[in-house]
Amino acid sequence: MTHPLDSFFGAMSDPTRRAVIERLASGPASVSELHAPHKMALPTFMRHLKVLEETGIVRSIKKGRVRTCHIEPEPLIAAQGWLAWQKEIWENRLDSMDAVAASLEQFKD
Amino acid sequence: MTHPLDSFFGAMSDPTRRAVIERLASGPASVSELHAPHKMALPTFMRHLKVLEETGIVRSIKKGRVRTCHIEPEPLIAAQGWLAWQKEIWENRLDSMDAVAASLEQFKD
DNA sequence: AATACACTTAGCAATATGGCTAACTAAATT
DNA sequence: AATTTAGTTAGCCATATTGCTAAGTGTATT
Repeated sequence: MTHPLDSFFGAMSDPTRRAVIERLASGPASVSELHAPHKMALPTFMRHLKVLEETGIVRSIKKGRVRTCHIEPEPLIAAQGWLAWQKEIWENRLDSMDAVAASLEQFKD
Repeated sequence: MTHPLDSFFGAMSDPTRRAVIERLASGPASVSELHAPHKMALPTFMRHLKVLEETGIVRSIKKGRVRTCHIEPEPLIAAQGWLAWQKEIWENRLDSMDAVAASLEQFKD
């Protein structure tokens, strides 16, 4: 997984990790707070967090014994950009197909 | 992987599969055409295609011995929607933090 | 000083993923 | 009818992923 999009999409393919992002979108939180809604063991959950950090979607600072996590929006924006790009190419093609179809209308009958 | 976004993001986390999508965005293609730029063995490549089909991002029709593949945009749009949603929540929060900061300005000194 | 809290590290097990080759089916082409 | 082409099926192997438990580290709290 060399390309940034590889790891970003990989990270977002897990529901636990998406839930963490959804939670962090509305503000920073500690590891325990993030873990609370999830049934899995803490070490398991921590590995999900680690994936998010390695991908650069989440950053964290430890103060005393509490690690506080927050979102880093750049990777998310990059992924959005890629999807938008695909959509654009694909829409342009469909539009031009419509245009061709329309230009052929004049030859009807 | 139950949620549609799980499989969508999972599918897009592989560079080969993203390349296929990029190719298909500009128009339908046969399995051989799609396979050509990739160094891997055909059966391996076919499994990538299968992942894309199972996720609903790609559909295909077989005519004679040729299978032609095309994009199904819905899953892509759904994913874009999710990302846009996250971004919106996150931006609203930052805006309101700005607002709070601004409203505190009057108490300066 | 002792205990509780908030992570953290190490290591195991099961399943998923991504690559391969070999062999097969069915549709064109010659 | 024989051969080539396009895709398919089956099965093997290595690594990655996702869950667990047990035990350890460092920081508050009592």
